[in-house]
Amino acid sequence: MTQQQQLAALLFPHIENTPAHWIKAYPKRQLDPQAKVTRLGPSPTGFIHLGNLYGAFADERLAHQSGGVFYLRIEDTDDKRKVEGAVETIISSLDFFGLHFDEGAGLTVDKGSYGPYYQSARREIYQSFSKALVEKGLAYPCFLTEEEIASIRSQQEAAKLTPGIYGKWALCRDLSLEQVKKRLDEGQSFVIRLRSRGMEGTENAPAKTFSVRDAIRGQLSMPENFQDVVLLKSNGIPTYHFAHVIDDTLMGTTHVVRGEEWLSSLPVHVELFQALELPLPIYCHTAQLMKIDDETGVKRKLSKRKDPELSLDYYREMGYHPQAVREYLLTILNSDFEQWRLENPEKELEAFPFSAEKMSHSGALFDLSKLNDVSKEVLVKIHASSLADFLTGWAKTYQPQSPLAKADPAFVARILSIGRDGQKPRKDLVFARQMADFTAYFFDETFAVEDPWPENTSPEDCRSILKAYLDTYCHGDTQEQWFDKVRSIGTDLGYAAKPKDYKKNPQDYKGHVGHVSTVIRIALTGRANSPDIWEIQQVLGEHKVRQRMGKALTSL
RNA sequence: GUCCCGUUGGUCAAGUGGUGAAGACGUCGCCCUCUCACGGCGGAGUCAGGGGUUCGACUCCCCUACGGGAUACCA
Repeated sequence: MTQQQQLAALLFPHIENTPAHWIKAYPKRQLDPQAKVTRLGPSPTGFIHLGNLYGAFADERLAHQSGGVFYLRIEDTDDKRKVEGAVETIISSLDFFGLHFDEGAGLTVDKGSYGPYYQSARREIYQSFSKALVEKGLAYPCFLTEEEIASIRSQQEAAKLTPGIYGKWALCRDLSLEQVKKRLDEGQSFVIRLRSRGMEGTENAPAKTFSVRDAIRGQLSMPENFQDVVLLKSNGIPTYHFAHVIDDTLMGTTHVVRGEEWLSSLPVHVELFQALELPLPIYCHTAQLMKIDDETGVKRKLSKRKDPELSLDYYREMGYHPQAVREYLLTILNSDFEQWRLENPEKELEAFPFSAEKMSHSGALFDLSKLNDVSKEVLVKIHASSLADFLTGWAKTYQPQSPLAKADPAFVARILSIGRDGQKPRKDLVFARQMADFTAYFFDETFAVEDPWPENTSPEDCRSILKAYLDTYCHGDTQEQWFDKVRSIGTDLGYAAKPKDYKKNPQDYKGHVGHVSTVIRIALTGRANSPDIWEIQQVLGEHKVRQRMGKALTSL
């Protein structure tokens, strides 16, 4: 037995299995050659924002579009970041926005045969690989304490050297077997570090570089790693770097989609793949979704602490339709999506050929007005009855006391249908909360006269208009018949039949038919602005129309 | 500090040596119109800066500036 093998046996007395064993236990997936396997690897903090959804969407499209697999792996290697119920939040939030996992971590049981999908349940695997690296002399135990590391760091900073544990600073690199034994016997805790084979560059001898092709960014050239990074923490749990290499290999990930903040640790990962003699996956480093910081006015990446309004829950509360959010995300995910959508207005967005190459290299700013615009276009294509189900479902959760929550979806569908037919449908529905406000006047409980009566119209005229309107109202009138009556009510009182007449000779009239209809509109809806009055009346029914006119008359 | 990535109008962006530098959102004006919305037409507004290379640079090279990220026994 070599010294290294003895060391490995000393450090991992209970580890029997070798990497070869695990590689055999995780056979290559039987998929089409072009099928992509992607994964989402969140840490269970329970907070998930639009930026996470943005990245997850790329994963999902890449996998499902190619007939591959999209799975969920919970990266719970840091117990400080664990939050109760987090996994449930992650799964249900993504599910709401239409991202469904084929396999991976589940609430009760995991799905799929490449598990376990919780990293905390994979200790033995990571330790097997660590042991193998120690045996090969590519990893070693390090007993440095926090204080010692801090002291090394300050020395390095004072000498303007690169901080970290490497080269001559890696004090435990060449401990003898006896020294290790002694420390172990003393009960000292240790981590396993990579024995990096890289060299830091100097002015005379620049660091060796390697070249990797990133599916989003193209060819990348980076200096090799020289830091003895931690592989296994003192509690035996791996760092992200080590877990990533092993898990993505065993689980057959073909495309590693992750945020660009990982770009700088790519050299570490590449060295680890080489040390373990494993093939590299294809990396896709996405640009982060950004926002302008309210306080500093500076562009920065989304933060879970500072940006609660970008949490996925926020969009659910506001009642953005998942389809609208998906559509918006795609517009910033792939720059040619909008063009495609223009050419294929009726197609499902799943039909869009998503590609990693078309993804932006720089972080896009989240743009609420763009989301709203996209949402309008999406909602106008959704059938009124299905939109009504969505709206009442939302109201039941977020406004349970509102009349909307108790309303008959068929009635809500009639409301939402107003002005949606024809060549130029209204596009004023954006999100559920706004729709709730938009439709409030259809329910007596939430009906109120909010806007002032028009200035051109005296209270006496208002009364005369409403009185004449009630007297001549016939619920069975067609839209044309109805409007003719409104017009003649106006002309009888000295209002122009056409706004243009009034504009030409304002001195001849009190106002125009628009002012007359505004009086009726306010009596009916409480607002100066609304969709077509006649259509609203048809939905409301004759009884309520007369009731509201009467009520307005007495209040004037 | 060092390293990595990035930089076309307010925003998302097309664009790979010769363009009047697309398009979308927003914004402004006009038109349509019983209000609002929709729709139509039009306007303003961009290649971060400086050097090269070239007959010619948004496109290629270098430098600077700015922004983002990394520099943990966090992910």
